[in-house]
Amino acid sequence: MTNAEINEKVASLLRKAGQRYSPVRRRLVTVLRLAGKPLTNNQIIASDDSLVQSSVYRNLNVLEEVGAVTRIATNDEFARFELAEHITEHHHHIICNTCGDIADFSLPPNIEKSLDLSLRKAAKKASFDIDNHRLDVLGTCTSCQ
Amino acid sequence: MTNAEINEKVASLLRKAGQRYSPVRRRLVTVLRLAGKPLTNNQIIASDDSLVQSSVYRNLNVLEEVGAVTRIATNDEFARFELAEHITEHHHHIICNTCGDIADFSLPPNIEKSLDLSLRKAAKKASFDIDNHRLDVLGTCTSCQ
DNA sequence: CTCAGTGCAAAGGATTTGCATGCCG
DNA sequence: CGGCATGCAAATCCTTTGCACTGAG
Repeated sequence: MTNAEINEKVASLLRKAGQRYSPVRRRLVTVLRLAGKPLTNNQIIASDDSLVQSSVYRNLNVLEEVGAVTRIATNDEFARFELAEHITEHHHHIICNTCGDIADFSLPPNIEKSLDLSLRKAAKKASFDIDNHRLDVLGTCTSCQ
Repeated sequence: MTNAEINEKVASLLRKAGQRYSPVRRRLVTVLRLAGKPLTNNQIIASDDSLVQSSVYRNLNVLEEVGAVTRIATNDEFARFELAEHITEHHHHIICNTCGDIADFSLPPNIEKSLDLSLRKAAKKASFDIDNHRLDVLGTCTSCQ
């Protein structure tokens, strides 16, 4: 998805929720797009000095509510954020247990498909309404080995 | 694994780390075993009034360090804990986006196997040392539908 | 005696909120 | 003009820590 398409999409999501695509929100989307991986609040602020902590949190929450951004909980103490999957594409995360850093990866389509099928079955058994799934690999990244 | 086997296993893990299997730690293991799903600190305390908040946190951390308990980060604000997989068995979670509650489920062995293989490949490509993986289904539980 | 384990109260730290100001529609 | 958006500072709340006490070995 091109830069312009992403902005269009986000703007549309915000509009539908009666929210503006304000300057801070634009900056957040830009930072997340350029990063290409989930970022913590601090990493976001470090990427763009004009951003203020409370505004970042506030606007990430707004973007999350309208479905433009996804919050990721890792086992370290910080929440991380990335652009939602319908803006980027379905993918998974490799998480470093030592430094908490995250990289993206994808699964071969056939594996993803059979996995998805099994998950549907499991959810059905639990009479659970399924939205999505997430699959993370936990380990140690190159620089922490 | 039977009750006695679990206690034996946990005791051994603690012993190896030079720690005792103290009364509070026994109670924590019992509560987690009976729950059969990940619990928050508050849920744990609610299950056993004799437990004190700070001791619960402190001992869960000890149990996590020796590998008897696993900490699970969800997207709501509370950390959850369950007995480690080598004590129970490899499994996954169905997480309710509304109330944050979690249920356990397992995947058919053949799916799990081919998934595991793909993950190894993906990790190799990222020159990542792989420890484990986690797979969660996100959706809405029966009582929140 | 020693020292890990515990409870209580206070501190820490990521995240949220109140409020006054600025700015788009 | 009206109300959302923003920055700053203060408040929240889960989690951790300091400290004195207890009990097992």
